[in-house]
Amino acid sequence: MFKVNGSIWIEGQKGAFIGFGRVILLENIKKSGSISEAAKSMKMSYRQAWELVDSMNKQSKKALVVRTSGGAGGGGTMVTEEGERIIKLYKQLQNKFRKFNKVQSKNLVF
Amino acid sequence: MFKVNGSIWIEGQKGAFIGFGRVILLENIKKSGSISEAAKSMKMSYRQAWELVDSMNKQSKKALVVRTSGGAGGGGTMVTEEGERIIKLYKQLQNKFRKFNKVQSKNLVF
DNA sequence: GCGCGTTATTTTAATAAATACATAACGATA
DNA sequence: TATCGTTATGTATTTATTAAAATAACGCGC
Repeated sequence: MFKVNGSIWIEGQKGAFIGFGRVILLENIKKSGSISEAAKSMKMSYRQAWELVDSMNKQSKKALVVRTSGGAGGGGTMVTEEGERIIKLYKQLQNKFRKFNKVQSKNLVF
Repeated sequence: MFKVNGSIWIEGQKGAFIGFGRVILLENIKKSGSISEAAKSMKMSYRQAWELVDSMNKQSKKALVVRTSGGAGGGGTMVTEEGERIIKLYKQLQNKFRKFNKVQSKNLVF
């Protein structure tokens, strides 16, 4: 009947750094090579996608993505090695959190 | 530098049942004996407080609060034994979650 | 230099959420 | 029956969030 659920993220002094939505965005950027394409594919406004990317990049010592504007094809955005590492790191965290919630759900007494 | 944080709640088919804000509301109702007083003390509109209380009560088999309108003093709201049990239950859950986040924060590699 | 498609930025519009306001219902007490 | 302060509920207003639109900047290739 009842179950435990929640959301989990990694934060720095400036607030949220990596969370569920941001990781999906990074993965879509990796797939498409473009912020605008990634935003479109997940029905997010370009503006919001750009702001999330900018927030992540500014907070991280090593950039998670590299962006180029202009040039052949207009430019694009690539996920760096560090970006890929962060994606994996968050997914591992999320998996542990899922297990935690599962255990806590079983322990609920109603 | 970076740390893991999150929010956790208990949900049923109709969505959220108990979360951080709802527990604080219950505690304030317990203190004051009134939804309107509790709402005022936490700068929440009466309407929202009432809706949260109503949502919790409707979802629980045993009522978390009993409300009386009219009568001496205009009426009021009392937290039941079940309500107190749910408050404790959530707080225990939250403590475990805090520990989880602390451990995960230490394991972060940046 | 011009066109192309993307990133970057500002401005405007639309939507959603929260709050405020108004009013009825309630029931013990005097 | 009139008063009181609370619960209960509908409606209007305001605020906050989100999305949309418009425009500039960029730099390669033709």
